[in-house]
Amino acid sequence: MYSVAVEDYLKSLWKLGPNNVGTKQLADNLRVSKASATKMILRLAEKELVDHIPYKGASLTKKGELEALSIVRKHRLLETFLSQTLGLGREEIHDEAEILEHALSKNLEMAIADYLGNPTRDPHGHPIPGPNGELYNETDLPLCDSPINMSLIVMQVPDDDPSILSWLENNGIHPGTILKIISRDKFDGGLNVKIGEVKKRISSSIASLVKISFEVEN
Amino acid sequence: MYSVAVEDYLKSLWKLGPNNVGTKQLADNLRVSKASATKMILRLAEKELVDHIPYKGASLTKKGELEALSIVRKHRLLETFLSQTLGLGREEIHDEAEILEHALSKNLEMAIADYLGNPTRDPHGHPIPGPNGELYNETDLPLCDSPINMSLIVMQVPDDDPSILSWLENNGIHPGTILKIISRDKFDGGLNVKIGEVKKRISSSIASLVKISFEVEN
DNA sequence: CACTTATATTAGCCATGGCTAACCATTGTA
DNA sequence: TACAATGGTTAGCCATGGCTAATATAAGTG
Ligand SMILES: [Mn+2]
Ligand SMILES: [Mn+2]
Ligand SMILES: [Mn+2]
Ligand SMILES: [Mn+2]
Repeated sequence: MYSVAVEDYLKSLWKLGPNNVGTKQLADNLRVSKASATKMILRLAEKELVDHIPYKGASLTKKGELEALSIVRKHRLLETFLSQTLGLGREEIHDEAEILEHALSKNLEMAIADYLGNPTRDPHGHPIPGPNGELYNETDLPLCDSPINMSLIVMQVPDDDPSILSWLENNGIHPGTILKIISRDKFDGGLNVKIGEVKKRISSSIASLVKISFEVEN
Repeated sequence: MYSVAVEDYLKSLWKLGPNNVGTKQLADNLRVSKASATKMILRLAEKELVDHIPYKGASLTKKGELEALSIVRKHRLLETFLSQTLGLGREEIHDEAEILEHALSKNLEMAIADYLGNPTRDPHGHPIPGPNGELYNETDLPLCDSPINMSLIVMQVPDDDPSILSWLENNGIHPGTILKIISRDKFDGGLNVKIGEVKKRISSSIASLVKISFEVEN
């Protein structure tokens, strides 16, 4: 239906939204020049996929949002499939899914969702939108803002930086990991945490990318 | 590496080759105009993927052939994967693979081949080239040219016409089917065959697309 | 050999989606 | 309030890969 470029723009707009997304922000996210982003925004507005207020920004229309969610669903289902079925590591799957998502028919999307038992989270813990764009409310909190001395369960890790993901993996931090914040460094915001009996230090930049919930969820 | 268009042109040139492939033949195969095919042939020659003799035709260079075989391998591995793992029917897989083949990294290709146990035939019985383009010699024969009253084993069915494939499937004809030609119609070349105890009639146009070998291969 | 037909190429148009360079708007700070 | 910095847009270029129409070549026929 839509080109690879259009689909990637919609996905970025969704990720950066829902408010007016600036041209520079969008261009940086897609590693494209500002001029290219402006041109594409005009084309997306033409197709009624975004509303554009010149010098203000662009935001997805309902139509654009549904299209974006469809790509996000494909992306996350593919990541889950690559991880569970083909055994790829959490740090390898994002880049593959970034390409494959544009080649997956609705039919195959359904077949994969079915094969996987309709998962609701991908291997990074990101929620997988439903077949019609349904997305439940996000309640996970950034680890960096979480209270000290409580049992926390890691719910989400970032998906697009293999080096951060490898570091997390090597330190036993992934969705499902249970940990406790021992102390928070007053200067740089770094965290001293305990995973099982092992103590680790997590920098504040990484801690802001990890999301948790409180244990005893069920 | 190469664009979707370039990859599809190389694949068609391989399928129609190995001799000089005419512009019209190529254009028809890809459902583009002759002008588009000419233009692309010139670009492929520029990239040293084909040799082009004006008004004679184009043929793949070694480099082009290896590239084509890589796409054919991806295509056939994907068909096998879609069939075996996701349970898609033999008539659905070709069109999906035609798109996915361009989105499959070398890494994923290897993971899938490994997962499937390095198959040598796809669900249509087509040989799957090796990771470096190795392709064993083809010994299967067209059913239409095969002798009467011998036990034949179906080795290959066509892959790109869902209606023919559905007909074959509904009549129990697919790779592995054992059959015997009872008689050949002198006028239209149609075949009367026996599959188990059941008699069927196969038109000559379909019989020319099905390939067999003689039973007792091992 | 001349002429028709099929095949092939060229010329020139278009949409897409990149780019740089130049210019315009908004905003925060002096 | 002026004006630099930042962000946004426009103009104009390019490659890719389609298209049609016009022209050129090759092959077969009388
Ligand atoms: Mn993508
Ligand atoms: Mn993910
Ligand atoms: Mn293809
Ligand atoms: Mn096949």
